[in-house]
Amino acid sequence: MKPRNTKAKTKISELIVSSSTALSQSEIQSILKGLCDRVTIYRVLDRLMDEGLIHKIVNTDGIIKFASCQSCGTEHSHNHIHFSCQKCKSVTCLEDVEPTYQLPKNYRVQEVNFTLSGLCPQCL
Amino acid sequence: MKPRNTKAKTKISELIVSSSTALSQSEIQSILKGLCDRVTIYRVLDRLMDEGLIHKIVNTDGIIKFASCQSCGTEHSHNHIHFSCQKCKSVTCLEDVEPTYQLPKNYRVQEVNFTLSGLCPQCL
DNA sequence: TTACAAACGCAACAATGTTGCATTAACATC
DNA sequence: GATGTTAATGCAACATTGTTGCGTTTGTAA
Repeated sequence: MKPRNTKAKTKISELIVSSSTALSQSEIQSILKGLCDRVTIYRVLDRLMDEGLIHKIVNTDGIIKFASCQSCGTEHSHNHIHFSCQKCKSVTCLEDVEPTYQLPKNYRVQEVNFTLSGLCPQCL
Repeated sequence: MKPRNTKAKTKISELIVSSSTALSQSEIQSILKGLCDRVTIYRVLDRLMDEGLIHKIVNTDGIIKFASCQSCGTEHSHNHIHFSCQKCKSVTCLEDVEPTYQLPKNYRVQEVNFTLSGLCPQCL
């Protein structure tokens, strides 16, 4: 099954890449304004995840957002902090901020999700 | 509005305190097996949060879970790491693990949500 | 025991996410 | 450019999660 470049996929991909903040499915939907079905957005997002072009972020409210993979190279670890603004609801990747922590030996870590919430520079 | 101790509140509170892992609304519901309405669980959880007896954790899938506040004293900051097991879906508070990070100055942090996912000691 | 109101159950609703299936369209091949 | 395949889509239906309004129940203080 070779992936195809469709209108929806191209548009959604562009949208996420050009956005400075992470976008949720509903946000994408309202921006696209009927360009494609609701379901298609979910499926495109899944595909873009599989292809490693975007990554998923869960904000503090449990809302899932998507951002492009910029600094993540071949190893593809999203070991950076995300900031979730409580006022404007924006979620931003702070690519440069790498947290450190010491875990007990008997855990195997496969994914990392560090999200801070509060007020972003625009809302401060 | 003075809080009252009801059957549902007592039971749910006991459940969360005695559990070694964080519980979601649906997990609580299936344990209680019709002791009270679905809506009541949501409302009780809100109340317990307000009273500072439990805290909310968002796991890597975006599922919201609740755990008792143990080591959090008067300052009440949940600045510890949570571990979300991808196999058994359990979410555990690692109270002793405090992550460190350096944030740009122009952010005001109010909440913290650090969740690692992978395999827990039981599933390893 | 009574009275107040916090807490409840129920019904209804909204938002989010998933699945099946018939149809459409991307794209490699001719 | 026409053709065939199959990935991708749209639509309908459904499941789950969370919220709200309202009439009723029940905890608790007087």
